[in-house]
Amino acid sequence: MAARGGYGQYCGLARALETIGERWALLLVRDLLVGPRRFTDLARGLPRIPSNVLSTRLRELEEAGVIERRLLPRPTGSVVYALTDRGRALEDAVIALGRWGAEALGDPGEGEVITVESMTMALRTTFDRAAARGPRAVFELRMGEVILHATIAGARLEVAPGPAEAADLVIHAGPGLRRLMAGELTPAAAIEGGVVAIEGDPRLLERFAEVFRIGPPRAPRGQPKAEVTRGRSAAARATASTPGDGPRRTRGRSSRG
Amino acid sequence: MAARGGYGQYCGLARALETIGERWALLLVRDLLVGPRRFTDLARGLPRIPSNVLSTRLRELEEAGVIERRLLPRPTGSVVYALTDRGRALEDAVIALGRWGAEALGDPGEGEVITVESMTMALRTTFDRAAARGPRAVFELRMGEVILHATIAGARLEVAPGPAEAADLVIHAGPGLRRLMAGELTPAAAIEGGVVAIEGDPRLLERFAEVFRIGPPRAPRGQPKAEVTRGRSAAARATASTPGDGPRRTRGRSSRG
DNA sequence: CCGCATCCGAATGGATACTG
DNA sequence: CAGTATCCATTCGGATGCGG
Repeated sequence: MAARGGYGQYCGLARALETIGERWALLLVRDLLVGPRRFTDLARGLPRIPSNVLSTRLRELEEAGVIERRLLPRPTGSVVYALTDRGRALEDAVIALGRWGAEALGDPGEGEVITVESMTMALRTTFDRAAARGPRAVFELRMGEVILHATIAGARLEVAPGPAEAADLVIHAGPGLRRLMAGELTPAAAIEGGVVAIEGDPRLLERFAEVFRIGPPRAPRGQPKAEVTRGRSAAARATASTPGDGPRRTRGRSSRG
Repeated sequence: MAARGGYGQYCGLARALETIGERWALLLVRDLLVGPRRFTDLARGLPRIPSNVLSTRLRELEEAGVIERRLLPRPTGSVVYALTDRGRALEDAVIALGRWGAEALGDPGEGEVITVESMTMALRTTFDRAAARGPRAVFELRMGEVILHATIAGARLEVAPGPAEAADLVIHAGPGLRRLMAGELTPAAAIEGGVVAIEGDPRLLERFAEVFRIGPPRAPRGQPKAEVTRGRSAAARATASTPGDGPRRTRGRSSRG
C-alpha cells in the first residue's frame, strides 16, 4: 500500500494492491468510473468515510496516477476528481470483484446505502452481453431517490444516472431487486410479490432479468420460464405503490445537484 | 473488512472488499490458486507477512468460506489450506487486478521476491488466448530457484510448478523477462542482451513473447517483427550462462519440499 | 521444523471539530 | 464547500515463545 510499505513481491497483483488495496480506494474508483465527482459528492456517496481518509486517499490515488484533479470551468471554480486512463483501466478489475461480491450480497444490512454510482456499476457488472442480443431497449430504474437508466443495444450497454428520455420500461424497486437479478424470483413473482412495480410491457422485465444477472448465466433455460412467461395483460400495471420490499435507505444525487 | 467493520454499502464490490480487501488476503488467494499450501509454505512465499497476521487472515478467509482447512492424510498429519469453490471463483478478479498491476511493475524493487506461485499466476494472468492458437508447446521457465512450466495447447493454458517432463523450450531468465513480455525488448534482443538464455528453437521464444503479454495485445503486427524473426541457427544455443540481468532474489520451493 | 499465540511499538483508520 | 487538525481505538509489523 501507499503508506504501510509494500508487500515485497515482484508481482503485478502485489503492485495493484499497493496502489488501490488501501481501504476505500477501490470504492472511490467505483464512483469515479461513473464520472468525475467533487470531494463532497464522493463523501456523500460514501457516508462512512471520514473526510481525512477521503483526503488522504485522493492524494495517494493522484500520486499513483489513477485519478487527477481538474479545475472546474467557470461557474464554481471548484475541483473535480476524475479517473485518468490508467484509472479507467481498473474497470475490468472492479467488475470482476463486484461480480464475485454480488453473489454474497444477501439482503441489505442495517444502514447500508444504495447510491446512483453503486447501482450504475452494479448494472455494468451484472450485464450479460451474450443475453443482451435482441432489440434495443431502454430501462429506467428507480429505487427511492436513486434514479438511473440503462440502454442495451446489440451487445452494448450504457448506464447513466438520472431518468431516461424515453424509457421502454420503468422499474420501481427496492433492494429486493437483487432476488430478481439472482434468479431467486421470477419476474412475474417479483411483480406479484410487490418487489418491483413496472410501467411498461412485463415482458421487458423478463428481458431485464435475463440481461442483468447475478451469479452464473441462466441455467439450461426453459425450466423456470414456462410457468411465468406473461404475467397477465401486457399493458399497464403502472404507478404501483412503492414496493413492499421498498428501498431501505438510499443516498442519491441527480447528475448536477 | 472482516475486522474494521463494513463499508455500509449495499454493493457487490463493497462486499468483496469486506471479504478479501484486508491486507495480504488476496495474495494468499493468489498462492492458493496454484494449489493447497501449508501454513509455512504460505509464510515462506510471503516473507513479509507476520505470522500472527497470517493466522488471522486464514481464520477470516475460512469463516468467509473462501478457504478451508484440510487434514493431510497419513505421512504428516498436518493441515493444508485450500480454496473452496467460492475462493476459486476469485481467479477472474485476481487476474484482472494482476493484469492492471503488471503494467506498472517496472523493475524489481530492493528486496522484492519472486516465487513459484507469483510466477505461475503471472503466466496465467498475461496469457493471451487469442495469440495462443497454434501448435502445442511446452515451456520451462527457470528463474533462479523458481522453476515452473507452461503448456499451451489450442487456446488452453496450464501452468504448474516444477520442471517440465519434455519441454520444447527452456527459458533461463531473471526479472528482465518482464521487458520481453511487455514488448520493450524483442526476443532476439533479449537473448543477445543476456536477459534470457534459452535451450531450444529461438522461434519458440517469439511464440512465448506473443502469448504471454503485459499490456495491450501486440500492436498492428509486422513492424517490430521484421528485423527479428529468426535469430540465427535454429538449433541449440543451449545452456547459456545465467543471464546478466539475473534473478534478483527468489524464494521457491519445489512442489513437495 | 511446523503452526501458530503473545507481546509491544509504530503506523493507520475513524470520529469529531475547526478553518480558509 | 473543501478540506486540515486532533485525538483515540485498532491493526499491522516484527520479534519471541512454545507445545507437538
